[in-house]
Parts: sequence; structure tokens; C-alpha cells
Amino acid sequence: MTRASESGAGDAASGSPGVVAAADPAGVRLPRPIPDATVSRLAVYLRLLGQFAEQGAATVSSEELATASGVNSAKLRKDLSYLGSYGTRGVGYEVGALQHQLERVLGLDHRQSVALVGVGNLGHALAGYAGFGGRGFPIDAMFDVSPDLVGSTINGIEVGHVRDIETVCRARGVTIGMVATPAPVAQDVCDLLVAGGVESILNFAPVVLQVPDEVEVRKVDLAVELQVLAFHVARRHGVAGTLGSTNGTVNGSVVSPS
Amino acid sequence: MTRASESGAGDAASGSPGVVAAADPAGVRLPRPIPDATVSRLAVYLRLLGQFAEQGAATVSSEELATASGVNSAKLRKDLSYLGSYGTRGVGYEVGALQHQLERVLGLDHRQSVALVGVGNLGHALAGYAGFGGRGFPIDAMFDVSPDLVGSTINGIEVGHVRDIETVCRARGVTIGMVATPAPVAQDVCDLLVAGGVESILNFAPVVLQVPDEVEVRKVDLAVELQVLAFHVARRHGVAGTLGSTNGTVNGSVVSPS
DNA sequence: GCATGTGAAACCGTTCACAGCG
DNA sequence: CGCTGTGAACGGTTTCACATGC
Repeated sequence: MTRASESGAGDAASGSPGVVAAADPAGVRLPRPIPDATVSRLAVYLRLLGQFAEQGAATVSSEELATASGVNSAKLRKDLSYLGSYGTRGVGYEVGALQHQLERVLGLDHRQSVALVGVGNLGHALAGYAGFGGRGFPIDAMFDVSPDLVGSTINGIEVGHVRDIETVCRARGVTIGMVATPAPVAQDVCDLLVAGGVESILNFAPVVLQVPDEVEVRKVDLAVELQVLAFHVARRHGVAGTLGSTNGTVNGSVVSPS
Repeated sequence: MTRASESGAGDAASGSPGVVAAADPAGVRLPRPIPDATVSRLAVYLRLLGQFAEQGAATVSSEELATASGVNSAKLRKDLSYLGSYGTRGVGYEVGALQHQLERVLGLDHRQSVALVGVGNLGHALAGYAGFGGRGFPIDAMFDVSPDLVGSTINGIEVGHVRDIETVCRARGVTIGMVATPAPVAQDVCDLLVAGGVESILNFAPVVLQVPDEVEVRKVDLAVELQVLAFHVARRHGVAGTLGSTNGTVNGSVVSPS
């Protein structure tokens, strides 16, 4: 019944089913399904559109928005094409309209209710992270087990006891849960969130969470990120050993033939 | 000279060149280049191997390790095959040997020197995050600009002023930099790290960093992660509108035919 | 017999190049 | 003429299925 998903952050497209367009009984306008990889970029485009808007730009070309986002223009155009035609040929995209459209597609016009479990080191930082509240996702429920924390107020939110997760989440219609607990209890906490009707979980604990198929899990694993970087450092310095690469410095280019 | 990389976290394999095996002048054992996607999983396998070791297991089968990691066994075997043959047919993998091998490949046998810039909300949490020090990456330099923080000691490390980044990083041979500053100064800080010889950067600020080609950047963007989750929530609830999906509830499975 | 290791096929996402349109 | 939108080519990752070897 429960399968391990974890379409992790540092991950490519894992085994997760990917996003698909729904059935279309009425024969309405039906854009093709949006790839997961595209969705993450849409969020980035949206942020940059905000900056263009602040600067008073009425339109942006795919080239401008693309370089600002660190992608090439072809990819950007293809990404935007998934949500229909909101550009004008020969001109570019109308900033306001595109912003609005992206917000709709990303589900930002419906207010999302976010719960945070684990208000320790990392959790406390997440609670105060401006990147959420500022035009985004205000956290409106927190949980922990520590007597020092339960009952205290952080950022205007009272920290509840983990045992109340299910009730509170269901009552407030929480849709997104963030797990910032120590690894050993992460799965238990996850189960409670799921029991409370939470459909999406952002997992900071270094464990692979088991969830029902309907629940989406994304993982942010800081240690893995660092290890990937360490790997690249090691590569550059020539790991040598029994692993090939006997010469000192190796630059990024392909060398090994046949 | 400087190009935008950002092979971001939530990203699939971006434009980054990918990892390649070096030339092999001597004709030694030469494993094929390791795909980026594989590298992130190797880190996960390594953690789980630690757990198997604690439980006293001498060997693991690909099936065991795979289900524990949330991947299928074929993928795991292919991943491990990139580092040579460390399994025994009919038996499985020898836990200790595999651990050691993974540590070597990931560059964990060389101590990495990590610097953290920005000891505010998030940075402070990262400084105390056990996931780094515990069998991993002890942070050994911190920087900020706030007079309240500069000169103070966190986790046994004295916080230096941002203006000293270049000198200190070069002196201590810092290889990995973590940017946990507000967005507006992230690029400046990044430039300082690069000037100090840092080759790999883990970026928590919501900006696309511009770096020279030799520098590897990975991005952890919490807001983007939440937005991707929000998208999935919206999908499930049927965004409707002009976007297809007129029916109320849509489960994860593919529906749209031809 | 059983589990690894691996070519080959299927799949997905990115890049290219150009047709289409304001 | 310029820029969007997109079919087609490309490259990388996952999956399959089986040969290989203990």
C-alpha cells in the first residue's frame, strides 16, 4: 500500500509518475502534460518576472528572461509553451499576463496551508525564513515534542505537540507539510501528516519516506548536496588511485575515447 | 568569461557538462564516466550502507539496498557498476568494502574544507546542523557583515567579516562554499569565494549565480520546492479553468490518451 | 540457483532549426 | 524583420532482459 517515492531535490526525474494532464471529457483546450523539470523552472521564471515588473518592464523577450534565469531561450520558450500561448511574436511576453498565468498554473492563487514539524535547529530557521512568507507560503502550524518548545510562540505561531498533528492538519486543511525532525522520527511524523490529510511533503530529514501513492514527497538533503560537490572537487583534483585518471589535473572535458 | 551555471537541486541534469572519466595514459582500469544523476544516489547508498553496517550485516543484495534507498534494483546495480565490480554474483555486496569504495569515489577520504557565508536565520541553522559534522563536512569558516555576529563564536568557529573571505579561504584551502545570505548580496559573496579559490558552491539564495566555468554551483531553493509541491496539490484538486482537467479529483495516473 | 553486471531498448528532457505570425 | 512556438534530432537516464559467474 505504501511505496517509497521521494522525487528528491538533487535527483533527476525519479521513478515518480510525473505530472500529467487530466482527462478532458469536454474536449476543451488541453495543453500537453507539464514535465516536472519544467515546473521547477516556472517558479524561477515567476520570481524573475517580479523583478522585471518592478523595473517597469511591460514585456520581456524569451532571450531576456532566459539569460536572467540561467537557461537558454529555446528551453524557456518550450517551458512556457506548456501553458499555452501567452507571447506575441515579434515582441515577447507581456509581463503582467505571464505572471498571472504562472501563478495560476503553480497553484499560487489558492492559498496553501503549510505545517512545519520539528522546530529545532533547522526548523526554527525555516520558520523565520522570509522566502516563504514573502509572496509565498506562510507557515501556519508548527509542531515539536520538546517541552521547551511546545506552547511557545515563533513568528506569531504557537508550537503544538506532535501528537496533535493529525487533528490540527485536518482542521486547518493543511496541504503541505515540512519535516525538519531528526531522522529517527521522520517516518512517524510523516505518517501523522498523511493521516491528517496532507498531500505534499517537503522532507529535510536524511531518510527515504514511505508514503501512499497519492502523496508527493520532495527531499532536500543537505549532506547529499555537499557530497555531490565534494565529488566534483575530487574529480578536478584527480582522484587517481585505481579509478583511472593518473595525471594530476583533469579539466572538465571528455578525454576517454572508445 | 563568466557563465551562469546552477545545476540546481530541484533540477534535472541541466546544461552542465556532466562528469567524465579522465584520460588513461597507462591503460589502467578505466570505469566509464559517472553520470551526475548517479552521483547523488551514491551518497544515499552510502548512508544506508552505514545503517546496514550498524546492524551487523556483512553483505547486502542489490534488492535490499535498492528498496531501502527507494530505487529499483536494476538502477542500483547500474549505479554501482560505474565504480567497478565490488559485488559477488549469487551473494551480493560486501558492506564494508562498498562503503570504503563509495567514500573514495565521492571524495570523502580527502577532508573537505567548508566555508559558510551568512550566519543569519538559515545560516545559523546550517552551522549547527549535525548532518554536516556527523561523518561529513565540518564547517570551518564562517562569515557575515553584521557587527552583532562578526567576532562571535558559533559551534566553536569564530565568525569573520565578509571582507576577509578571499584571504581566509585561500589560506585554509576552502573547497566548498555555502551561500546563505540575502539575495541582493549573494552574487558579491559568490565572487569573493571564487576569488578565494573556492571551486564548489552550494547556494541557498534565490538568485542565479554567475560563475566561471570551472566552478560548480548547486542551488537549494526552498521557495521553489514549495511551489513545485503547490503545483501538485493544485493539480490534484483540479486547477480546471482554461487548463483542461474539468473533473474534480484527479489521481496521479496518466489519463490523457493519444 | 541465484544475484551481479551489462548491452540494447524505451523513455524523457534538452537542443536545434525553422516555420509561422505579428 | 524579429521573436514566438514547435516538430525533429540529439543525448542522457531508466528499464528490460539476459548472459555471466560464483
